[in-house]
Amino acid sequence: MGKVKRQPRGTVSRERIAQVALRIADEEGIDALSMRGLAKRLGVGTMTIYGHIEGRDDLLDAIVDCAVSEREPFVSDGDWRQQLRGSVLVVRKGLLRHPSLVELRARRPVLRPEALRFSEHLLGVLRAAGFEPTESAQAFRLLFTYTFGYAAFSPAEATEADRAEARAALAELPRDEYPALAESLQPASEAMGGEAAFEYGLDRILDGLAARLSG
Amino acid sequence: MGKVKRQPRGTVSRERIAQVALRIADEEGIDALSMRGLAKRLGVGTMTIYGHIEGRDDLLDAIVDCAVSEREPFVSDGDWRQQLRGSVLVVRKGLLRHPSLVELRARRPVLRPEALRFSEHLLGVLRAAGFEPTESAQAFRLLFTYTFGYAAFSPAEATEADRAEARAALAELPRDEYPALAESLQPASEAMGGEAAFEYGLDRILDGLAARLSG
DNA sequence: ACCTGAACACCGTTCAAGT
DNA sequence: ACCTGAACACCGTTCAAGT
Repeated sequence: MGKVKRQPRGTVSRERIAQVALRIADEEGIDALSMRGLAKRLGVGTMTIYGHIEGRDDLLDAIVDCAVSEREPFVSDGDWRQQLRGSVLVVRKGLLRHPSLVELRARRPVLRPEALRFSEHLLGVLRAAGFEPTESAQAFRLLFTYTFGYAAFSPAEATEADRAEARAALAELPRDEYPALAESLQPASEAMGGEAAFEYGLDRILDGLAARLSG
Repeated sequence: MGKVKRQPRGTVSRERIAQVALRIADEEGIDALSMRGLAKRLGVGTMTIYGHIEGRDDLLDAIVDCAVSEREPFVSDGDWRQQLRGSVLVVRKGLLRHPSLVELRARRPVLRPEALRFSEHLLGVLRAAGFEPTESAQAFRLLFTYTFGYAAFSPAEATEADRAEARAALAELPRDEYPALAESLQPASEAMGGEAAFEYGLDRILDGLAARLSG
C-alpha cells in the first residue's frame, strides 16, 4: 500500500510510541495492542519499534509512564479524611481517563516511580493522621484495592450491549431461587450511577478507618 | 510423536475439557491457556475440542462453571455481620484455590447462574439486616469489589522473585521524596501476611456498614 | 456421528540484510 | 546508525475431508 508515506528518520521516539500505544490500549484494551498493529499506526516497519522499546513488557512500562505523567496533583488540604477522599478521587479520575492502567496493574505490579507517588501520598496522610506504620500499610491496601477493584470489576464501564446482556441473564434466573437479585432489577435499584456507588463505598471505608482513630 | 496414545471416542466431554482447562488457567494464567495446548494436554486433535465447546469464550464459561461447582456453602448462621464476613471469606477461599476466576471476571462480567449465588446471598443478608434495596446494591458492590480487587491487585499472590523485584525497586527510590514508602520497607510493616491484611480491610468495611444501621 | 489436518489470518521476537 | 523484510514458532477458527 503506497498510501502510508515513510516518515523521515527520528520521527518515532519512545514517547511518541508510548502515546499512540496508550491510545490503542485505552480504546481497545491491552489484548488488542500488538507490536505489528502499533507499527502500522505509526507508519513504520514493525521492527523499527524495537529500536526504541525493548519489547512488549517495556512497551507496557512506557505506557504507564505516559498515562501517569498527566495526573492531577493529589489533595493536601483539609483533614486526613478530606485528603484521602480527594486523592482517591483524583486517581479514580485518572483510571477513568486511562482504563488500560487498571488492566496493566492487574497483570503485574507497577513499580514505576511516578506511579508510586500515589502509595507514598496516601501512606503519608495515614501516618500523619495517627495510624501506626503497619496499620497505615493495611489501610492503604484497602483504599488501593477498592479504587482499582472498582475500576476493574464494576459493571459501570460496560457498554449498553453488555448491560442489556446482563439484564437478560438476570431476568432468566428462577425468581424463587434469586429473590434479592430479582428485586435489584427494579428501577429504583438500577438508578444509582457508577460514581455515586463508588463514593458510597469510599465513604463507608473512611467511616471504618475513622472509627479506628476515635475508638 | 507416537508417545501420546489416542483416546477412544467419547473420552473427552465438556466437563473433562473444562477441568483440564481450569487447571492450566489456574497454574499458568488465562493467557497461557490455548486451544492447541489444551488439546495436546487432552491427547486429542485441536479441532476435537470444538465438538464439545463452541469456542474460546464458551471455554471460559465452562471453566467458571467448573470452578464454582466446588464452592463451600455460604454462612447463614449468626447476625448479618457474621454472615457477610463468613460468606466473603468462603468466596475468598474459592478465589485462592482458583485464581483464574479473578482473571476471568476482570475480562468480562460473569453471568453464570451458580456464580450469581454469591450476589444473591449477600444481597439477601443485607436486605434482611435492614438496608434498603438501593443501599443493599451499593453495599454489595463494595464487598464484591474489595474481595475480587484484593485477589487481583494484592501483591500477596506474587512469587518470591516478584517480591524481591518490588523491594529492589522501592529501595532505589530517593528516600527524601518517598519517606512513607521507605518506612514501609521496615520489617515491622512487612510482617503482615496477605490474610491478615484482607481481614483488616474487610472489618473496616463492615464497621462502616454497621455505622449506617446504628446511626 | 465423531474426529481432525490443512489453511488462513493473526501474534512477538530473532536475525541478517538493506540504506 | 538507523531501519526493516523474512523467518520462526506460536495463536483461534473455518472448512473440507477422513473414518
